[in-house]
Amino acid sequence: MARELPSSLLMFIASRSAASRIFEAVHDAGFDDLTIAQSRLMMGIDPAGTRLSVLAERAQIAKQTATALVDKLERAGYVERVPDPSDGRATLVRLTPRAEAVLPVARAEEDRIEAEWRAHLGPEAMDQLRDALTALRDITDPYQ
Amino acid sequence: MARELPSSLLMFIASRSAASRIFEAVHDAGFDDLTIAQSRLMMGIDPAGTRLSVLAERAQIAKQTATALVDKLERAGYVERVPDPSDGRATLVRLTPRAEAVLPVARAEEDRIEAEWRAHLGPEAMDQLRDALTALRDITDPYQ
DNA sequence: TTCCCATAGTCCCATAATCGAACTACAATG
DNA sequence: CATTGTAGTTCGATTATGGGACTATGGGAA
Repeated sequence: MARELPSSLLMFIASRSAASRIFEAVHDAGFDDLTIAQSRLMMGIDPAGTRLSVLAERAQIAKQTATALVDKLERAGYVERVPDPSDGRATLVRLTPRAEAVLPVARAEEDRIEAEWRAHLGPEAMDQLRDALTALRDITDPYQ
Repeated sequence: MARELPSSLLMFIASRSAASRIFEAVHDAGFDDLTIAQSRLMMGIDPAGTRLSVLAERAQIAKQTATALVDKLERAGYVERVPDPSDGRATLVRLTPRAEAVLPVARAEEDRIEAEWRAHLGPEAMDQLRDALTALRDITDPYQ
């Protein structure tokens, strides 16, 4: 009698599968110098630009790690650093057009995955799944 | 009007939260030389022992990575390598008593998390969540 | 003002995880 | 017994990660 897998592990399996697919789609679209960690960090950047420390907090990584990732993203042309006019110590990290070009590719694959899951589970179950996951965020997302 | 977060990202958030808590519980119980990657690999070991290549496949990592992780686990006393009697090339990786001692700690924290989620969502929604996640495994788990 | 302390970001350094490529030992097949 | 395949390891490189210490700027209190 096998112990059932914890829900969190089931989530890990599904989310890793999705992340791999999105990564591959982005890679195949010619953005082959992006890594998953870099992409995750980029996803936290607001249109108007976001401070590095906020980015680190959102991705739940240390500031030094965020610095290293932004360094690589900047060298590869996906982001730029601009001084924050409201605080001389801070820098805003902003997406470049190259990064903007990645977004539709990633979103298209996300949508494809979401549609496949919906087809497999049925619309009601998929809606319930989304609702439950969104509600869980209240108690699992330290950032908000 | 913000774009809704993809289901896979919501799963990532929740599963990372759970992994961190389990890691912390195990750490606080005195097993402070275990890492998350090592723990994940260990979870794939059958009671009778499992071949390294099977372990790698289950964890979806390369054989060399599994070798490195097993090296560390072995040095820390969590696993042992024994020759596979049915194949002279193969080695079986087996849990030691030290590793067996970790399991109840990890499971207790898993159960605690599961209970909190159930309390937050309500029993029916939690059951539906588990069912949906289990069904998704059909199309997201390449191993099984 | 001036001084003290907090904050933003960086640098240095060590470690973990990861994998491509090449290798050794054993197995299986004819 | 020769060939071909598989299990595991070693080597070398890259990425991600964080602890600790540092610089520069901001902000509040005396």
